Amino acid sequence: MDTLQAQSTHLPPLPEDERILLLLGLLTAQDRHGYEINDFIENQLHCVTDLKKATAYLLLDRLEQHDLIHSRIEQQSLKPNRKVFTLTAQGHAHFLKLLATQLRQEEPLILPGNIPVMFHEHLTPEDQRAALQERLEKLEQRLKSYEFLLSRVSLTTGVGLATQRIQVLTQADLDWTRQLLQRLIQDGQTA
Amino acid sequence: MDTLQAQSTHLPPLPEDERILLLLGLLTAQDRHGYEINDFIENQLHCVTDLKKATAYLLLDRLEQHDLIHSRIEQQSLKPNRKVFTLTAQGHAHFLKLLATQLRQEEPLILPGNIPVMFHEHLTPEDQRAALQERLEKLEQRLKSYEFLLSRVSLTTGVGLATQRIQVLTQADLDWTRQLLQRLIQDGQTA
DNA sequence: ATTGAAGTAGTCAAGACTGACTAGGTACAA
DNA sequence: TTGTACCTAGTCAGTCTTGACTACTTCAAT
Repeated sequence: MDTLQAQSTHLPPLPEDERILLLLGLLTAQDRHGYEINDFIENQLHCVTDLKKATAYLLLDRLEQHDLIHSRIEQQSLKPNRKVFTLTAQGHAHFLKLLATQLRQEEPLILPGNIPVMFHEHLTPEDQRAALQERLEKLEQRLKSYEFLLSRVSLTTGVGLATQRIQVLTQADLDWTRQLLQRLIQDGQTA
Repeated sequence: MDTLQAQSTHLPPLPEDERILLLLGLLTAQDRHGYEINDFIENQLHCVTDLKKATAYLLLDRLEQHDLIHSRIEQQSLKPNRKVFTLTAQGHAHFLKLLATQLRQEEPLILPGNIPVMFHEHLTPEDQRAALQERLEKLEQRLKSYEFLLSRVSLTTGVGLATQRIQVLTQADLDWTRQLLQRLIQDGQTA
């Protein structure tokens, strides 16, 4: 076996991940160097993805090994060298393919904070209310931060759209939480 | 160094995870054996958590090493032996502590499917609409499955409550998606 | 008889992910 | 001149997670 594989060297497989789509996507608009990519993710996309620097570098290497992107070193006077990545034709094709399949997918929502909700009755009514109240306040705060973010990006931008989706779902979460808290308070008064 | 650690043997650290809370929580109601725990997670909690069998066994071992739970073998005639887990006093205390802290936390929502949304404009308007339409249908289907689930559990149960939270957020997602699709269709007609 | 599902317990290699670190430069303020 | 912040590129050990597998038993169906 293993007689005549298309590739003689075994490349580490490329995950069909959203993260791959992201990296490829960032390179469709323009060439970018590694630092720039990571900087952009940290500063503009922190609420859309949680991809970290080390992972990004790893994935970029992988992408290059698969010829989906290509890199060149760019010398600068007075500044460290940059490694600039460019999307190849293959890479662009792959991007489009991933995009089409992933846009039509729908994944189940696994919500953080659902497990503690499930067991909330193990606390005293007092503690339940206090904890939920605090959660609510944090949610409100986060929502405000989204509103601020959205006030300074166009909704027709990709990033704006994605952020707005998060905002909408977070708002729904807030409403739900508020309702639950209300119910707990009423139960407390009735009892 | 390492002269007089409280524990002479270095236990693998216990993550302060929601998963830990879950396992502990499942044992507060009653003792359960491993298979039962995994069965329950797979069949009743698949929309609340994605904890898998291998991970559960690993975590149960960890929990026991930390004396938060305790196990005994239960012989049965005609059936394989069971390993039954019991919450220890320490375990119960830890459960309560985790529950209180996690119930008041709030984590940012990282939504699956947001990356492709971000880049949707790279597809032709036609493909965008087709893909979103399909996503919408899948969302509707999932929502129906939640409604079915909820029609047969009490909302005052922990599981019911958690499931309902998911339902509400999924509904919000569906509404958002429908609106986006609507907008795309309108843009198509105007153009 | 044989097949297959469900009950019961795990294990393990392989991969994904990241915190924390290294290594160097510039530029500006104190 | 010292410190701090930003620019630039990584790496790696260690942890987390899981798909796929092993083993054995009962029970119902074919």
